[in-house]
Amino acid sequence: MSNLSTTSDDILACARSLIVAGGYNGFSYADISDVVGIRKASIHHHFPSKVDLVRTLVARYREEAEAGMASLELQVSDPLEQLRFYAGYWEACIADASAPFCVCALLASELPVLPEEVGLEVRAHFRSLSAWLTSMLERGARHGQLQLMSTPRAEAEAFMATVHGAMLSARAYGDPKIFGVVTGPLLERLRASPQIRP
Amino acid sequence: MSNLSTTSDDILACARSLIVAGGYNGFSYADISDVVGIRKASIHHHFPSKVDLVRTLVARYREEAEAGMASLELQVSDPLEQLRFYAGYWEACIADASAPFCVCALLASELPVLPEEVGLEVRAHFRSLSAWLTSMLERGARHGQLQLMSTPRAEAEAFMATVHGAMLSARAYGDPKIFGVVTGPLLERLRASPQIRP
DNA sequence: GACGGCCATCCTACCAGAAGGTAGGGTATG
DNA sequence: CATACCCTACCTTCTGGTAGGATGGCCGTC
Repeated sequence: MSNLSTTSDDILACARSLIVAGGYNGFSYADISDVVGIRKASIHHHFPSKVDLVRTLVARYREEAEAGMASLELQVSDPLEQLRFYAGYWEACIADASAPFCVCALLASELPVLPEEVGLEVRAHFRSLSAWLTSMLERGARHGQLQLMSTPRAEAEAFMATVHGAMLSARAYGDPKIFGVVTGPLLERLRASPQIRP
Repeated sequence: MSNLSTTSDDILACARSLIVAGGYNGFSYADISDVVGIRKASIHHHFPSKVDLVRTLVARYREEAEAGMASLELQVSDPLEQLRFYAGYWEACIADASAPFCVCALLASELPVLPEEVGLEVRAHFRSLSAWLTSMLERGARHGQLQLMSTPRAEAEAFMATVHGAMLSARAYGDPKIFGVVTGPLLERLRASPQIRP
């Protein structure tokens, strides 16, 4: 009860995994219909157009991500530990192939051909993720737990870029381990070494 | 003369820019037909199937990349300078929007839905780029020009991932400058600081 | 409790256009 | 004449999307 029709959730979940595999133009209503076990036309009842479907999908994805960041903030106080958790989350997703790519990272690569409404959501995710990472790094640097080599903002952008690139490499090599190979040293480098200066 | 039919080159060039914009499923023969000013059917004369087209496109891209690495090797001896040049090349491409993404990086993101023959070429590019970067970093470290924090291989993978991620961020933000913001410190970090050890 | 209306869900059937691709013919250039 | 190139015309399948009907649960009213 109370969960309004699990069908639309099924559709969203299915579409998400299809997008993660092949992007916006890499799937069709027919594909979803096959997996979910519902007729093509019935999908239109839940999501009148493909744009509607993907827009709400990305919007929900963003909500989840935002919620994840917030809860992480509550559970773990150490900034480095939070970054480790974030990287570890993706490492696990990639390893078990459950969701081996960030939906927004994948869609961002096709931004020029994306419907505008979807593009806006995707860009918003990048901004919010970047802002979170920036605040994390800023705090860690201020408290002396992290050592930054440039501004928190620049370091956050570099961190995000490296994580996204690591997803791509893991996919290209067909080897989940490469994600850890790339992100491991990334985190290690941020860890403040025992102070040497006076 | 001697350049066998510029038409097929036009088709390849057009397809390349279309792929860079939206990936394998983001363009059609009709799109090429519009731009090149040739009928759809005529494209099939040069490239019987879409797979043929994209496979040769990626193969040619790889040749160019390989040639670029080789000529860079001849022109510039300093490893750091070579990496700088490589990053600078992409920074320029992104800035003038002439080719704001690596064809193989974009296609790699859709690997699961790519025709196998295309996927093989894409993976091969990743391996060759990684190998080149590895040799570059290994040499730089051996000669004391670069400081690595992990193995040359791991550092090369991290470098490649960061560059690809930086392309993605530049696209997501719609801001070419972000590429330099990410790759600048990356190169800076590799530069060996004036030796302190005895 | 029975009744009729309302609405959500899902269906079959259909559509127009775009997809990749084929058949076969014209021209011209070696 | 053979071949390379490009054309018109056509085909099949897939695409996102629509129209309209069947089912069934839930509502207030009698």
